[in-house]
Amino acid sequence: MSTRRRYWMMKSEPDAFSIDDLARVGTEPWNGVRNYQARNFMRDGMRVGDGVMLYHSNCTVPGIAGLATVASPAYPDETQFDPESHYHDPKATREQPRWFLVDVAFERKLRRLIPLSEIREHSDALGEGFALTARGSRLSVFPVTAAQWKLLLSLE
DNA sequence: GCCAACGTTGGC
DNA sequence: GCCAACGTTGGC
Repeated sequence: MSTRRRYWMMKSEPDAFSIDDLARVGTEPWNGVRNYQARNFMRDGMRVGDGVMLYHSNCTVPGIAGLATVASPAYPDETQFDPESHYHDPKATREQPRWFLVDVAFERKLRRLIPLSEIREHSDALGEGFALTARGSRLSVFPVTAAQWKLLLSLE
């Protein structure tokens, strides 16, 4: 298996949790992901030190807001066990957790937000499979290739 | 607020 | 295993 650093995009609604929130707390357990594909990327694909782009979704100007790093191996999302939590999953047990997460550590804010509208201008270079601009895709956690990472950062 | 696209659930 | 109904996402 390759030991090279991998790259990821993670979406968040800034009203709920923004890059400024991450800057304030430093490290955050990325809880609340309830999509199997996104879970699998966190559980099976991520490793400590991987690069993360934080994307602000469902807001006035959606786009990439900052950089972070994967700060822990995957472990069960505690909120699935909490009946009081919005993310409670009655089918999950401690013996058989259903949802996993990683800790995400703040790295830096981008000098400016890279708007989705601008990212779309590079759809050809980013490729059809790129989940951010793929038609109909709503994945909130997905891989970014080294080439995509470089291209996106060059827009900063 | 609208609505298209998608994922999940549950009856059959 | 099908698929309609439902809930959610997220751009606009």
